[in-house]
Amino acid sequence: MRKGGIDMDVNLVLAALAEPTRLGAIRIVWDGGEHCVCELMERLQATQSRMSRHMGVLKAAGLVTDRRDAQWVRYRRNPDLPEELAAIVDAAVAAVDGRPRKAAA
Amino acid sequence: MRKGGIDMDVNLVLAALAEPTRLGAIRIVWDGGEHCVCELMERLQATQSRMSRHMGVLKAAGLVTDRRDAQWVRYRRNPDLPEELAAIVDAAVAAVDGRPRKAAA
DNA sequence: CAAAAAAATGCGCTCAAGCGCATATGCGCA
DNA sequence: TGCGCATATGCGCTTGAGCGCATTTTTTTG
Repeated sequence: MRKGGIDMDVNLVLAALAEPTRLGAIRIVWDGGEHCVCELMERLQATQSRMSRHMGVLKAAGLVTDRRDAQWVRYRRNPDLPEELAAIVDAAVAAVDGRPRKAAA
Repeated sequence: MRKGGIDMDVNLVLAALAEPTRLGAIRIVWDGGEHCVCELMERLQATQSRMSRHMGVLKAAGLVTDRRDAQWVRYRRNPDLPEELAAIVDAAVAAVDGRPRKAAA
């Protein structure tokens, strides 16, 4: 029961986050601003097709939206992402991003 | 840099959670109590070897600990799981578990 | 219209995740 | 010691994720 419900979304989100480059993209995009693929490529050291596909996965999971702007496509955090799902992303971002303690120590 | 640091752990955790049966096991185990494989098998409709391996993945990710008790192996939530990682699990569990709204409506 | 920049996509490859089946291992009990 | 229950693991298979490469699509500018 409820095969196409919330469970699916949670799994989609978790699977989307469970890849280093995608999580990196989410970290960048999670500032609320818009970022083109070219920027993400460069900052994450990924090739064009690779980055494009990864963003496709994030979009399919509902985590980001895209907007065409001239020759660029601007990605940004999906503002309509349900709270409970956003909470997962927030926690993941906070975990990797929130504290260099272990390394800094 | 920091290849074996927090990043790795976060990815391990996310990958571990990104599988329905494993997430189901986490939900059960997240009550703090101990649960044998046989119980998890039955409640999650999984075969023995399948469940055993899934628990192995969760253990490798640091999410659970196991304890031998007679012929059983009791799994439970790892109490030493770092806060930031526990927060990810909490968010995931809450997302799937916390509200039957869509289905109940 | 031609050319160039940015992004998406078709194609084929590789590799690992997940599975079932069978077997091994650990443990209690007769 | 031998049997039975609970769990782990070796093995081989299938499937899908992720990748690079080349090509196409979209849009701007000369």
